[in-house]
Amino acid sequence: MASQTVENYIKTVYQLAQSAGPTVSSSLISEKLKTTSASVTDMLRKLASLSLIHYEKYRGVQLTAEGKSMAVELLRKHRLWETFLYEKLKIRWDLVHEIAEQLEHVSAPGLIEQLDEFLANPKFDPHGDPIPDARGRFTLRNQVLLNTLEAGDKGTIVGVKTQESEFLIYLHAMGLILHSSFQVREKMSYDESMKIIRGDGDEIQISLKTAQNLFIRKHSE
Amino acid sequence: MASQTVENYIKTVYQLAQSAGPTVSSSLISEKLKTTSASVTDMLRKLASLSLIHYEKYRGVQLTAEGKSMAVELLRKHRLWETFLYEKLKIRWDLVHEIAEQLEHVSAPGLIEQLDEFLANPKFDPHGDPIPDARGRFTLRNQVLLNTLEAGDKGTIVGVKTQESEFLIYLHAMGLILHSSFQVREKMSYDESMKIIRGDGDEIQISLKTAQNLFIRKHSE
DNA sequence: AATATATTTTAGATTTGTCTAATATATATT
DNA sequence: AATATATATTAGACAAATCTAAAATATATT
Repeated sequence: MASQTVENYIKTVYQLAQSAGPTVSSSLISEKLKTTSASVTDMLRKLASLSLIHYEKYRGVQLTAEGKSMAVELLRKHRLWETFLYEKLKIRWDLVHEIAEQLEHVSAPGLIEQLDEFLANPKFDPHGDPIPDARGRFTLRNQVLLNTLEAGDKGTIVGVKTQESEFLIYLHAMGLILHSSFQVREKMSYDESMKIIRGDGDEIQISLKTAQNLFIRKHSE
Repeated sequence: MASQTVENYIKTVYQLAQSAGPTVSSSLISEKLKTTSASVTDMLRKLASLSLIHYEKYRGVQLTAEGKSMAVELLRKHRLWETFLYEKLKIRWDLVHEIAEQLEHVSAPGLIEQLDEFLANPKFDPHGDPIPDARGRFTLRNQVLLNTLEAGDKGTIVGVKTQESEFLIYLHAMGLILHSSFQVREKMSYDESMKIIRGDGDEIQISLKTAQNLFIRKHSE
């Protein structure tokens, strides 16, 4: 059984590969995990020896099929625990990520299947991220980032791109709730900020940075 | 924050102090944790430096107030998680202990209080062990071991003394369910085994070893 | 009380994951 | 293409928790 450290590296490589292309560099990993690149190199050698990654010195890494399946399994565990913490324990959505980081390493036969059943097989976690099923398959969603919408477009918030607590608290304060709808009123060409009208009719101003971190399901005409 | 290893040692010292007097020897600890006594000595020095135990070479150890409160907090977490696994996830009672051994080390402000509330503040876990409240107080129960009962005595099973999976499976197979009542029919002086009549009227034979591991609330005349 | 046995501690080594500083390789710039 | 800069790796050390084998202390037995 893989150590927590190994699991964290694999999850990190998977996530970085999602956003930054299939091959991941040491520096990206060390930045994300807040370690030195020397530590990363050491660990990459270990992960390669465990057949979890393909690794050539100075050439970056890719997950093997085995590594990928471990990563997806971890994502499943993480997101199911997040759902439990949010739905059942009523823990604030900006706090559940940190706790799930610990819970995802708990390992016992049948545990995750029972948790999944208890939660009634949720397809998305409290941040709108898809929860892979037992076979590792995700429910796809056709989503775009808010900054790609134009004036007049209508949409629904279906997810957030980052889990940073500060961002989640900000969203809540702005009344930008998961699954709520809105319309884009105006897009400022100067700084690419936007004015949007929330479901309750209030108009608010959104920075580019915020818009780039919100996943939207665009309403068809 | 204490490492998982430190937490496991503290919990072990606490449990051994319960059953074998206030001062605990190295050999008891190494036996329970399946390590060498050399490792135990090393760790005892560390625990003492953390003010969790009183330790004098060759003289055994006792928990400090701080150590005791850590142990009780761990017991609380362990037993609440066991209750969750059993009541909500429907995991077999002989399996929940092992999983709770991992879950008890998860640490986050408010988590355990929310879990407690979600479970409606249970006072006993699936094995009948009392769950300390947030202040570390246990609900007491006046219980005796089954082997102290005499022919004719009636009682209710309120707990088990050991969590060994094999024992729990055996009890289930014998129809000895937590909270079920019975009457002692006969006590064999030869090997101290007993015949008891279960609630459903069936008569079964119980060895001394089994009787010594069952906590009973004796019915008053 | 002296000796034998059992228990506990020390000394020194090992594994995992980490670090700093120095070196090697790759990428960017002229 | 040569040089400068950024990135990655190696070498050597460290902390936590563990081990084996040897030495020290405590307990039991005669």
